[in-house]
This record gives sequence, C-alpha cells and structure tokens, in this order.
Amino acid sequence: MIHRLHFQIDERSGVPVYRQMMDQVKYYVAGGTLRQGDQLPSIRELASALTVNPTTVVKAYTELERDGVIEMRHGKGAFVSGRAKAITREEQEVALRRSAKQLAVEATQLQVTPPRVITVVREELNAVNPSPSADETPVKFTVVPGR
Amino acid sequence: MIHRLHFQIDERSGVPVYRQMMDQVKYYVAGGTLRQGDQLPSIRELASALTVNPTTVVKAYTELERDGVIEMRHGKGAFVSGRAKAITREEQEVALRRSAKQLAVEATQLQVTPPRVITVVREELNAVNPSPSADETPVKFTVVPGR
DNA sequence: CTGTCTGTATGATAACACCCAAACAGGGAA
DNA sequence: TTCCCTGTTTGGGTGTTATCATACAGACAG
Repeated sequence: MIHRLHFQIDERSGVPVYRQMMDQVKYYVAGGTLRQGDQLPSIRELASALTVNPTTVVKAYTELERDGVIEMRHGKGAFVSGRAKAITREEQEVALRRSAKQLAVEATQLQVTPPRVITVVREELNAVNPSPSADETPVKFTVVPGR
Repeated sequence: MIHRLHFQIDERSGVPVYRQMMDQVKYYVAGGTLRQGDQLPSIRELASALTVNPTTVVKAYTELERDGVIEMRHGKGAFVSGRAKAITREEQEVALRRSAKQLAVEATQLQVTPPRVITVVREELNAVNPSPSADETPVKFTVVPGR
C-alpha cells in the first residue's frame, strides 16, 4: 500500500514556505496520519516534489526538530518524534476555524452564495480524499504536491 | 455613537503585518461592519494605535486599494470602495477553488471529518454574513488595538 | 570498497518585510 | 492666510526568506 501526503504550498498567501510546510507536518501528526516512528519524505524528495529549494526544506525540518515534532538521523532520514504532542485538540479547532473563516470572508468578498461555497468545499474534500488505514507499522510516505 | 474597529496583530505568526491588516479590513467589509463610503482610520492613527510604522500601513492600504476594497483620497482619508472590483466569473471560480482546496487539505491533515468541516464552514459563513441594515450614512471608525 | 541513498553545512545573491526619518502635497476650517 | 488634518514619496537601514551551487559526512546494500 502506498501512503501519500498532500502538501499544499500557496505562494500568494504571504506565509513563508518553510512555515507552511511546518504547519502541514504538524497537522498530519496532530491528526494521526503521521505516527511515531514514521519516516517523512527526504529533504531532496520533498524539495523536488514541491519545486522548492532543499535549503527551504532543511529550514522547515530543523525548526520542526527544535519543536520536538520530528527527529533527523544523519544518513537515514527524518522521522516523527516519539514525544510528539505537536498540537492540542484546541489548537486543531482553532486552525480549522481560522481556515474556514478565511474561506467565508473571501467567498463573501467574491459575492459567492453560501450554497455554492458548500458545494465547492464538498468537491474539494472529495478530491483530496485520504486513503483509510488502520496499519500500525511505521511506513514511509510519498508526496502529492499541491500548487 | 462611537464606532470601533478591533485590530489584532500577531508578530509571532510569521504572517506579514501588512497582510494581517489587509485580512482584517477585508473581514470587516465582508461582514458589513465597514460599508461603502465609510472612512477608515488614517494611516498615522492606525500606525500609532498598533505601534507599527506608517509605511507598513501605507503598504496595506495600497494593496487593499489594488484589490478594489478601499479608495484613498489625498488629504481626505481612506474609504471603503463603492464599486466592487470587476471580476470575471472565471477569476471568481479560481479564487474560490483555491481557498476551498486549502481548507480541504488542512482539514484532511487534521483528520476532521467532512461533515464536521461543512458544519464549521456553514457557521463561519453565517458569522460573516451581515444582517442587512437600513443605515446608509457613512461613518468614521477609531481603532482599538489588540496585541 | 563503491555507489547511492540520507542529512549537514557554506557563501553568494536577490527579493521582501519592516523600521526610521524626512519631506512633499491636497483638503478644509479658523 | 495659517494650521492641522489627510495621503504621498524618498532614501537608508536591518533582518528574514528563499534561491543556487557546492561540498562534506553518516548509513547501508551490493
């Protein structure tokens, strides 16, 4: 079975790329998709998949290690840290609401009707469509770039 | 009656200050608190209230003007734009999808169930959508800083 | 050992974000 | 007119973000 991670980088958002990557790794850990011991995409793999410079990925991974989310092992790869606890449930809720609020504001600015917004959100949720997994063994993930 | 705008700037977020200000103005406009013709805080007033440099506010206002949200009039002030910027259906669709996809990816990373996402989006749409008001007189707003 | 994967580390370059100070110019009221 | 509000513009400074190219070093299979 192939596991995929969806990474979405929005250059127009003004948010630094390395920080967007950090957030998304944290979200995967918080959501349970990435579990203790799982191997993250290598620096070069992630960099080429997202067409960013490896240095940028290094920065993201280094900061994530400083935050205790991941561990990097020379010559082996980057792995989800044991003592992760990257994000609290409350922070997850805040993150979701912030993103939803942003969508709501933008849609209102664009004068899109609420039903239309709901429809599009449903479509995009289906498009992302995660693969359900109850596997307990540490796995390696590939990247699905989103730009 | 005194009208107040609450501005909150988070320096640790990594999001550029001028962009945080832009988002909040957009939110007020989308939500109907700021209406066509309303006068925004002056550049210097907003800058001193938030203890940021006036140049930063200039950048935010300039970008907002480029987005068609506000208009700046030399010697008079900054006002909420009358005419919504002309945008094609296609541009509207692209912008909406981009924002929706961002939310979908993030929700998936957090392993939030699609129904839950829809619920939150509905709530945020309701929170943004203004109750139609009969008051048409333009007003001036002051700033209450949040730091 | 060799090849190839992995992370680690530089220095140079460019663009952006933010601050600071100062000056210029329009609008409107005393 | 003068005064004080307003936006406009310029030049200089610092730190961050991100790119590119290059090199070094650990892990491991063949």
